[in-house]
Amino acid sequence: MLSLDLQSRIPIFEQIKAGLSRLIYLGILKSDEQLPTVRSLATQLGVNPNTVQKAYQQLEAAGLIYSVTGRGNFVRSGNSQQVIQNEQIQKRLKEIAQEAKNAGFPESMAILLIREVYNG
Amino acid sequence: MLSLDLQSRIPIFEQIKAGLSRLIYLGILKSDEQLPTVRSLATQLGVNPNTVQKAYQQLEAAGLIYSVTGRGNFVRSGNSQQVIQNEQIQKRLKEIAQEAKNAGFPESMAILLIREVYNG
DNA sequence: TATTTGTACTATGCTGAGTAGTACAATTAT
DNA sequence: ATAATTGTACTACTCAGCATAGTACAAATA
Repeated sequence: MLSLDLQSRIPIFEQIKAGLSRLIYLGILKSDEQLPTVRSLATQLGVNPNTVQKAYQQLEAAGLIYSVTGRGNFVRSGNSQQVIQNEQIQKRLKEIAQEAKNAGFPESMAILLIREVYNG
Repeated sequence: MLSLDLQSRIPIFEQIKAGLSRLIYLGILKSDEQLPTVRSLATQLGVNPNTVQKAYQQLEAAGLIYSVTGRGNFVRSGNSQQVIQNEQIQKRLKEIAQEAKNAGFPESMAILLIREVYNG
């Protein structure tokens, strides 16, 4: 369901967040569909349950999922409108990223540019 | 000359690397032009000289600059060919990033996509 | 000769990430 | 009813990376 890069400098809980966000935005995880339980996903990924919970908490704070004690975590409805548009953006981002890579454009600079645009 | 974001999760020495790389790739720093000395840049940025030296070391390892003990650090020649091409890539990256931001596309996902393309 | 510069160390503190363990309320299954 | 599952909330601990502080030395320059 998800894959992690434990060598990456990106924290595990961030990778989980990004991975689940991606599945939700792509519509692979549908509205009100149940996510893996905290403990099961932790076991599956080989990480600590607290790490998974941290990701789930922040996804809930971001409005992407909702939690019910005793039942589990579920996808919040209302994200499907953006799916098509986001697919286009993903496609174009990948294209330009590939081109940049081929041109020897440094990865660190590409990421820096993204951050600059997003954060003023 | 450079600006830092001390609140960022990106290490200072990485920001220095990216900033100087950018100036070199853009041709603002020309071949064989002298960079600020380790100590002066450290003072100017308000960081420890060791931090600046770390950035310079890695820039030298990357082939972007060269160091001469007792004289200073200088821009290595041979990067000008890529300048024009990289300007185009930067421009397009900024455009698509801005579009993504406006569409509510998460910054974390944009960066993740970049990383995926670069690192398989 | 004195100063500047790059370089190389060691030591220290700090922060965030991740892990380990426990506990409890709500829900579900038996 | 009872037990098991699940989300949640803690505390404590370890670890790695980053950054700082300080010192020292060789090479180049003033």
